[in-house]
Amino acid sequence: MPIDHDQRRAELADAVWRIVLREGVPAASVRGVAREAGLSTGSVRYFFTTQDELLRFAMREVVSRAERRVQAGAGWRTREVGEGDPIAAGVDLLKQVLPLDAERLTEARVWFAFTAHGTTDPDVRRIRQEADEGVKGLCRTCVSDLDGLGLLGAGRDLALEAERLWALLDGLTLHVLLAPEPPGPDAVAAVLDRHLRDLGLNT
Amino acid sequence: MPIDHDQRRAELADAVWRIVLREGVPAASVRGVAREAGLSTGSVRYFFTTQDELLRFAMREVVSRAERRVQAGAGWRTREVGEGDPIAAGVDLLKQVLPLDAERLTEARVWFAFTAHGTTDPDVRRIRQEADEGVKGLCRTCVSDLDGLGLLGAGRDLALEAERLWALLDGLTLHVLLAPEPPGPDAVAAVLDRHLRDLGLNT
DNA sequence: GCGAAGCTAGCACAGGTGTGATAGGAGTGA
DNA sequence: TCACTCCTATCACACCTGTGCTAGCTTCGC
Repeated sequence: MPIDHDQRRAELADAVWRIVLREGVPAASVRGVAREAGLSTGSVRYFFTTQDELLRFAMREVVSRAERRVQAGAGWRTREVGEGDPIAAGVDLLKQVLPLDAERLTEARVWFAFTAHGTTDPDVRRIRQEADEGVKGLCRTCVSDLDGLGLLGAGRDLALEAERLWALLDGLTLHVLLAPEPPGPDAVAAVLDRHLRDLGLNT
Repeated sequence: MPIDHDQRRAELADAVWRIVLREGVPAASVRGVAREAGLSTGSVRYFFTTQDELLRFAMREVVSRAERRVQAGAGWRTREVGEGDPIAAGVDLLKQVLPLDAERLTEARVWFAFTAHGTTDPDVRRIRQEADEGVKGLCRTCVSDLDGLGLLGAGRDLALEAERLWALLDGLTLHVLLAPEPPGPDAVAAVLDRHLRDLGLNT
């Protein structure tokens, strides 16, 4: 009975993640990943011919997971936005892309490690930029949704506010990841809440 | 005639930077740095016994440079704040820690590369956290200065606003570093200006 | 039973790595 | 001239790396 290739590749990506989290990207050698997955290098290389292929797949998996989660969250948003407090709904939506639980924290750590390691690798760079576009788009729709609901203060520049919100989100992500005393979910929510409410003030 | 050790160490740190910018941290091997500096590995290791020592020194140099610049900027701030537009003065101050010219862009790139690469190295982690504390402190004094000048809106939480400003700053840094179309100095200044002015609005 | 496909393990090669150790050269002071 | 310090270059060692290659092992269809 042939093995499920997709599943095996996912398992290997998982092994890559574990190593990256524990020892950083440079430690994710073919041999290391094989050891982590309990296989031989030959087996690993049956599913990933080259190391770059393996690492790129592992990075892509991070982005895919996040995208799937945001997709689900976006569907939930369009339902809620008409009903309850739109600010709270916006905060909840934005929190989807922040590393506020163990799963997303892991993803963000791996993503960050790859991001910095891939500064020189154009392929990894492209994957990251695709993910960035997603977050940026989220900020844009968030701002324009608020505008559509009449919750944007007079005299505000939508593009500038989207850019500002985007920067705030990425900064919060960074702090959750790296700060010695990272802000918890409540603190992050408070900052987002303050920010979205500020957007309603007239300039 | 004995050589100036400090200068030679600075030259080697420079070589490390060039390699890190060009090919990433993993390429900064002892042999690579020696080649870049036009020396032999033996010479390099006369000034840095071990590779970790070399890399840590190079990382520390980034932080030192940034600190020196902010110190100078802080002195300039206290003069200006009483005179012209305090918002503009605040924007100028905050811009000091953003990579808006070639020199600071280089520093930020190197800093970022080390940061991510050093996720697992506690020593590099500590150096980075020291630098973070500096930026955080800058945000705090900036917010409390505005408060002292009566430029903070009613009902604002100083700690939360400092945290928010800090996240915004780091997010902007990230975008200048990594975005496919990074925001220029004017765009960054516009965002900061908008943000500081928002702080003056009543909640 | 018999092939064949799918998968695994392992070897081999040519490189690169950090670092210990040592020899040589250049300049200085006695 | 001698000795001495400072600096440089080089070799050696053990280890790790990516990857090409091949032999063997299961497990299937016939």
